[in-house]
Amino acid sequence: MSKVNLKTLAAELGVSVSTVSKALQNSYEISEETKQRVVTLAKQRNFRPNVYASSLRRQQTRTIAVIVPEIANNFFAFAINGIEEIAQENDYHVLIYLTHDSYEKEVSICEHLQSGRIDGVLMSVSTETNDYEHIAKLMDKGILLVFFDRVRHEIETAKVTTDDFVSGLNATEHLIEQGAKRIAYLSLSSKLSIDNKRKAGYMEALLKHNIEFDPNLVVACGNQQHEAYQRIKELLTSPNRTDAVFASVEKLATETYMVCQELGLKIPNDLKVICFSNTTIASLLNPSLSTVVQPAFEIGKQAANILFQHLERKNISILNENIILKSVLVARESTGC
Amino acid sequence: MSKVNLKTLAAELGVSVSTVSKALQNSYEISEETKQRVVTLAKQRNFRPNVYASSLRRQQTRTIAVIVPEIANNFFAFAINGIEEIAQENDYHVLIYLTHDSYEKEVSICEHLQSGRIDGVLMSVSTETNDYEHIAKLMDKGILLVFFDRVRHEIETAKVTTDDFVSGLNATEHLIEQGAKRIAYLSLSSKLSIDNKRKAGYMEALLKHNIEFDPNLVVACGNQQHEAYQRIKELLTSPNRTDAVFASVEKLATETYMVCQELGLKIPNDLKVICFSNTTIASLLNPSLSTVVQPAFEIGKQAANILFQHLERKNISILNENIILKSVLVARESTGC
DNA sequence: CTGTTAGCGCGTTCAA
DNA sequence: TTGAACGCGCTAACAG
Repeated sequence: MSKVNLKTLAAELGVSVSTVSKALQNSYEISEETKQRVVTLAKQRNFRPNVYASSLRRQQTRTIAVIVPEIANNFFAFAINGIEEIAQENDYHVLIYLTHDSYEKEVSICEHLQSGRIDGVLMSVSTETNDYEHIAKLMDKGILLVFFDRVRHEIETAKVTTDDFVSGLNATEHLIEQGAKRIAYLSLSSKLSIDNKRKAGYMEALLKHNIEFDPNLVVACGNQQHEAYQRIKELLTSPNRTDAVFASVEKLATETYMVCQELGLKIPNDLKVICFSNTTIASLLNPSLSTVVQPAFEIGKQAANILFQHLERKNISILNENIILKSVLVARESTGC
Repeated sequence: MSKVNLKTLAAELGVSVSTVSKALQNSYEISEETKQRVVTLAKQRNFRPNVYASSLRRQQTRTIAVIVPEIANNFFAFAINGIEEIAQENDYHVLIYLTHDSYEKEVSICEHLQSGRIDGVLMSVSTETNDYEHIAKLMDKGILLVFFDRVRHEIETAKVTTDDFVSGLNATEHLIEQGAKRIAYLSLSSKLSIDNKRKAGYMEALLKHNIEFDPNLVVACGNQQHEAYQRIKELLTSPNRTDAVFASVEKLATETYMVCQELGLKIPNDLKVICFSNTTIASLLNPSLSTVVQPAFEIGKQAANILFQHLERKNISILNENIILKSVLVARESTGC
């Protein structure tokens, strides 16, 4: 554990520090012979250049930060997976920060990141976040930023998201293709923008396939669990019963599943079900349940790619990409991811 | 985006660089008045000391690395959650690296980490990893290491794991408490050490409650899905039927669930089921399924705590803790975490 | 081809 | 109470 650096190597070899440095970078200025000697000794001493020293000198860290609300959530876990993969390919390092949806934490993290630790940030904002001065400050320091999933449109930079409208359309068409005629839409809250977009997709699909829209089939399930259960039960016991259900979030699919158990309905024979989900586990556990999964892995990869691309040629760094990906339909055999 | 550092601040205030540095560290050597002036300007200019420069100087990075096989897996996601939380509390930064269970990647990552980037590592080894020279090299460089979950016993350092034996015992007792008399154990592979430990716990529970052990109730399910399904079906259709099932891994619980569907058996009325799982989602989706969940969050926190504790007082750094945590039983109402 | 020199930005002596 | 000077370890411009 005796310390080894350019200086000690140079001393041991009887050459100058800069010769060692250049040799290790395989500079054309150095003779093959000395290169050999240097490289051999370096390997023997298990030498690695100190990255902090070289970062300081080169003014770039090859490190990025990922800021997400949480990680114990399949979506962000997969996104990070994608980010890390691209980072390794590009020889970048990834710092991870969780906000737990707290505005204070988000601010505090951004403060910390102004210390020259990183070259860029990939960020999914906390739902609590209303103002964005902390983000502006980051960018002021010349740190590149790419938003993914939960973005702030007020900030002009690259964004990678998914298309809830198209996803809602696809999900509904999937049910239609399986022969469904009376498709219900289980809504969580008409205040939620994603919910509305998904519903719009649902309605578009009905229109496209000449199925009359029946407002009674849109069920507002509210926030309380018992309420959702009740509403769904009412839906499934009403005289002119529905033959398929599109749950706007996974929780509502679970409730549907439980109602079916009580009523003795079999999925998918008696009722087809599809739901949005940020995990592929739902459909794995319950093979009869189709799910629409956000392409989290892909989102992470794309976001990271944009960032690294700009980092490598810093001059052209007007990040104005706005990528909207499609969700993926997962049925029984799919492996997801 | 004009650059701001000690030098520019000093110039603007008409004092020396070292005065600014000391003032910002609230040194007793500096008069209150100058401190005021310095701090005010620093805030105004939104100054943060460059961490790479100060790390270089102070010879510590306040950064750790977390190396895990994957992240799109609830266990590691929760563990990282715990680690990140403790890191934030201690004002440390967390770099994340995924091996995807590849030995080469693990080695390559460890190589990278010898460059003075970090003070310590939290690691869950890849299953492919057989030799551990790369890990030894890391430690040679004075980097502290704590293993969690997937450890290498050959290496003498702190380890945080869960107790599969006790967990298996608890799971079985849970079934017994619910009135089960003939409990089957679904085994994945008798070569798997965790499987064997869980089975040992199962047998211990039977012994403890004076239930005779019936070897016919231990079902080797093999690796192929169809095989598992078949074996479970045989089990559940045999004349002297079992009234409860302990699945050693989640996949086998899913298969059991499907067999029940085919046979028209209701869980938990006709059959009680408990399984090991690294996610709480299983039990959420299927409320009738009890699960034994590794306390991933807690494991992460404990591992991080040990590491930081040693990092703060580097002299006493003989990491010889060996913490074995218990798994947690999750029934319907529990929220997990 | 090799060495000398000058920083990157900061913290820490030691003098003044 | 302040400032000048040095060095953490490395890279890069410039001499030789």
